[in-house]
Amino acid sequence: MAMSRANDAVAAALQEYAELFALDGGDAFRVRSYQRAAKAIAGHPEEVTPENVRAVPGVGEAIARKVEEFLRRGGFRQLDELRARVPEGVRRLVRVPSLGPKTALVLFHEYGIDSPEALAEAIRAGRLTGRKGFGPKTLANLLAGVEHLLEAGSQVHLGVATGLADRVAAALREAPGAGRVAVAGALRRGAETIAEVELLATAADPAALVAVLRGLPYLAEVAEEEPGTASARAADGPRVRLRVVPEESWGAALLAATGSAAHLARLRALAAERGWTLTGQGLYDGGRPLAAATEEEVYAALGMPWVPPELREDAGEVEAALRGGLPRLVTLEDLRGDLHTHTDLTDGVASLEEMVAAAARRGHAYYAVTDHAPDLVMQRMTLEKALAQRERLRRLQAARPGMRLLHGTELNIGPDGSVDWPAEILAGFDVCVASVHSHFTQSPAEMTRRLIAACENPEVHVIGHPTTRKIGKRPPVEADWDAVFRAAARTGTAMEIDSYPDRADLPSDLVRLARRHGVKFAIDSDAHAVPHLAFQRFGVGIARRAGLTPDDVINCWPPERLLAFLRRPGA
DNA sequence: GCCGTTTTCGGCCCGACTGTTTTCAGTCG
Repeated sequence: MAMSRANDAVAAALQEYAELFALDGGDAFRVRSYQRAAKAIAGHPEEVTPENVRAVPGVGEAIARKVEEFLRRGGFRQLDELRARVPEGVRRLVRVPSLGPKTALVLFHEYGIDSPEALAEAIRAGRLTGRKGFGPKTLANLLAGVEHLLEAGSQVHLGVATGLADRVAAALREAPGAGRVAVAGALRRGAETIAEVELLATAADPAALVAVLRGLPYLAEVAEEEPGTASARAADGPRVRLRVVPEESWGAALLAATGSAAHLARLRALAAERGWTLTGQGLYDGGRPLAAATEEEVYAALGMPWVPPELREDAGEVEAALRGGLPRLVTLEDLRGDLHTHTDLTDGVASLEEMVAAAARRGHAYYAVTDHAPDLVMQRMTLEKALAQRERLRRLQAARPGMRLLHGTELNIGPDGSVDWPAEILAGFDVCVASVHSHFTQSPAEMTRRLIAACENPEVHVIGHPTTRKIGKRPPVEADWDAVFRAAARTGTAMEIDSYPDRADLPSDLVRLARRHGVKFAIDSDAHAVPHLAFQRFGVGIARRAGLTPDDVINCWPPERLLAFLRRPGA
């Protein structure tokens, strides 16, 4: 499913406005209004227009007018005014964990601190020591938070990088004389965080492509380093690099631009054993070219089949390829369903009916609705609401014989590993996902016991987003993952690969570890809106990086096998 | 700023945790 770009841009502008409004001391309820509208527009399945935006829930007259102006000229007056009043670095301050708008306001207005860097300097220089509200522990936490933030640098998650790459690639394809355009680098390898979006192209006139980059409003510092090679910086983060190469060496160039450095080093060593050299131009025996036009030819000349980009990390894939033992990696088409999704009964933005219809359009054989459970109090879930939803789902099932609808829930794993409802209630759900949503800072020993206890609960089928990390916002929880995965394998509890791009959880290195323990996986969207159902592509990328096959993934299985795994064979 | 089975004003998702406070403000999910 294609993302509707206008919606994403409008939502980003409203979200920025909400943040700036809060940082300018604006009323908290109005801040929430802008945030709610941004979330609703981002999750709205239709492309927003001046005519239909007023119908989006949470959008009233005032926001509709702002959206209208934004669609006309890419901005609105009130946003321009706030941008002029609140420096960009102050907005970055609230990315520091535990630092919210109120604190940022004090830091900026009373101390002139206008960036995370300036905050670190002020703390180190003792300028905040003794200030009411800033005790020694608070200062130490803030300093650690800033350092964590700056370490992450301009890395962005897959969702942001993919959106940026798609937009730039589409623009390049429109250029006169453009030939091929492909995404390479870490993004092609499916990495969960991206520092640089690398694009490769062929063109009759390389300068025309560089000119396209210069014309894109969301790229800055466009520099042509040599003819046909350019780099730029995207407005909100990563660098963009474009390389225009000759058609005849496309394969060698794509291989070189995709990496990883370690994988390429292995290939070069293999070439060297034969007295050959491998470069971005081709594979050569002295001056004689052996292969260059396609990646397949280059790999074949080195004695192996084409290696999927997600495996190119020098983690054993070269040896496996040489002996013909590459795994049959899971693909998006192998997925037969989704086992973790939300609706507007809790924090989703689409109704049950809309989500089910969208799932059917994706061709799923089964689809689970797993709204939040009561212990996450702000969601205001009750057993009565869950049972009423189950009845609605059963009625929808009658009209959709081609897709099995599963009524599930996303439980909360409490500090001691217990979950929201007793066993007799849980037994009424077709699928129970259990996730950590609180108490993130337990000791590793406590967190390990907690996750193992959840695995040992016979009603729990899947551990949702196991590390609970949020890329760029919250570090993963600390646990003895070997012990957790042993428990998961022993109890037949699947680990989730949550595909939501800022989660990407489990990350691929932990998937690899879990698989060695014999754990099975669920690749879920964790969708909170119709467009989010497409996030599963990111989870598939993580699974492929870990070498997973369809047999490792419970939602690749036929319905009967899945239901047996869920211990609901009669469902 | 949005919204209406409280319907054009007066509410707005609720409670725990943290570090600081000596009774609470800010942040988070």
